[in-house]
Parts: sequence; C-alpha cells; structure tokens
Amino acid sequence: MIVIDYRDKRPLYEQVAEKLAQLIICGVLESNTKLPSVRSLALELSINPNTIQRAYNQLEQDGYIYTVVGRGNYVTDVHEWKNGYQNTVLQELEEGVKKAREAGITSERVTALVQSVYAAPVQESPPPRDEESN
Amino acid sequence: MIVIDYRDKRPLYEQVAEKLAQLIICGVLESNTKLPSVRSLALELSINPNTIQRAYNQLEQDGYIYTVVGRGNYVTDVHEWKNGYQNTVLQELEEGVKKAREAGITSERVTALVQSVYAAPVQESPPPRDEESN
DNA sequence: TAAGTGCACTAATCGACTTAGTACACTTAA
DNA sequence: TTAAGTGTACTAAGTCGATTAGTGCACTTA
Repeated sequence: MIVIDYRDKRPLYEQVAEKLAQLIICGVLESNTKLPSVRSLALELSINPNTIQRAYNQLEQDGYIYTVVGRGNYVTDVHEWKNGYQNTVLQELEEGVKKAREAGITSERVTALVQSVYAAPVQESPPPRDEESN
Repeated sequence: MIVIDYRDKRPLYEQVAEKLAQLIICGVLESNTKLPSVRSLALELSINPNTIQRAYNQLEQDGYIYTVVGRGNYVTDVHEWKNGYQNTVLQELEEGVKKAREAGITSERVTALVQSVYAAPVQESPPPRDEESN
C-alpha cells in the first residue's frame, strides 16, 4: 500500500502521512474505512510503531482521520474533512487580512487582489475534491 | 543602545535584529542614519562580529536597512521600507487567496471575510508608522 | 598605504527533531 | 475473566541543522 523512499530527506512519519493523505484525497480510502493498525503497518514497512503513530497523529490533526482508542484509526467523513480544511484556510486568510490592515493597506486594494486571483484562469493542482460548492 | 538578555532563549542575532528594528520603527534611528559597524557593535555587546553581521543581513532582507560594502549599514528611507513591507504582506495574502480558491471557497465568502475584518474596531498594536495612507 | 568596512569560509558546539524501545490503558470477543 | 489487538505515554539514543566563533579576504576612503 505504501512504499518508503529512503532517498527522501524528509522524516519517515511525514512521508507516511503524506502518502496516506493522498490515498484519502483521491478516494482510494473511502470515508470511515479502517486504516491498518500502527503495529501492522509498522511491521509491513519495517519501521517502529511509534513512527506510524506519529504519522497518524499528524493526519488526525489535519482532519484526515479520527482515532478510537482500543479500536483503531478511521478515515474522516468527506464533508467533515472539507469543512475543516476550509475553516483552516479561512483562519489563515483572516490573519493575513488583519496584517494587511495593520500595514495601512486599504480594503479596496485587498478586494482588488481577491478579484484578480479569482479572475485568473485555473491552472495546475486542482482542489483535492470539489464536486459540490457549498 | 542595545542590551542583550541571556535569559531569552532566542538566538542572539534575532534579539539584536529585533531591537534595532524597534529603534528604526519608533523613529529613534532616522532614515539614512549610519548604524554602528559590525565590529564596533560586536565589541560593545561582547559577541562575535559574525552574529551582528547576521542580524544586519536579517534587517536588510526585511528592508529595514541597506548595505554599502566598505562603507557600512544605513537605515532605509521610510517610504521605501513601507512599500517593501506592504508588498510582502500583499504577496503573502495572494498566496492565501489562491489557497482558498483551490479549496473551493467562493470569492463572495472571501470578500465577506475581508469586509468583516476591516469593519471591526481597531485594537492593540497599531501599525508601525502610518501618517499617510498611500 | 593604512584603517575601517562588509563578506565568505570553516569549525565547534549545542539543541531540537527523529526514531526506537518499552510498558501501560483501553476495547473486543471468546 | 482472559487474551489478543488496539492506541498512547515515557524515556533514550542518534542524527542533523542552527547558532556562534575564528580567520582571512575584498572593498572604500582618507
């Protein structure tokens, strides 16, 4: 299911988390699917269970999966995940706008920036999943 | 001019850069003022010249000062600095908006966010210097 | 030419991050 | 109750990058 690239300079847990996130995003792992246990996946990849644990923690923080102690890890429902991600993006954006305001940039200028971005043609890396526009 | 706090866990060069930035922002060091040389300031603070060098590099990157090899470091003109800072903020903001668009967030929602931030009453830490609104 | 300036390179130190080892608490089913 | 399977907390070793220091070079000015 997952292959580790030892030439990759990033930490193992980050690689594992990223690969799993991709599988979730592209739909291979559907909502509420049970992920392999930390021990079994660790055995399969020949690395320490704690490393898998950390990858799972990362995924949980990012909202991709949820954990039930004693039972296992499960893929988060698509709608929940999408809402969570959008909220994160919006929070970051709010910080940026506040910063702009404090820097003395007018709201007109910021609004113009927003419009120009949305007016630009779409290119590269489309959003993970985007059937519905809520 | 500057006092180092060894209880502070941050690196020395960061402390030095921050203190100098504050002096520049609050107007103690006016535009085109010559800063102390890396050697003299290092001697004054009893730290290595390279540490001061790094602090100055940081300040130059952030647009607070400019460097002339063989001559010294000088405080950037207020207008230049302000433009540079605003551009940095706007670039960061653009990235955020692109991310929002890719996440499937509508432009209306982003615009509403911008307006709500600018509608909120001003509070805490006002912008460094803000007599003119260009 | 000499003094003063910033800059580039290397080396030592130190701390944080990463990973592994181990033991514990929880859930489930026999 | 018991046993197997699950996630979690704690500590320790190893590794790697950031920070700081040391040294020498190139540039500007008088």
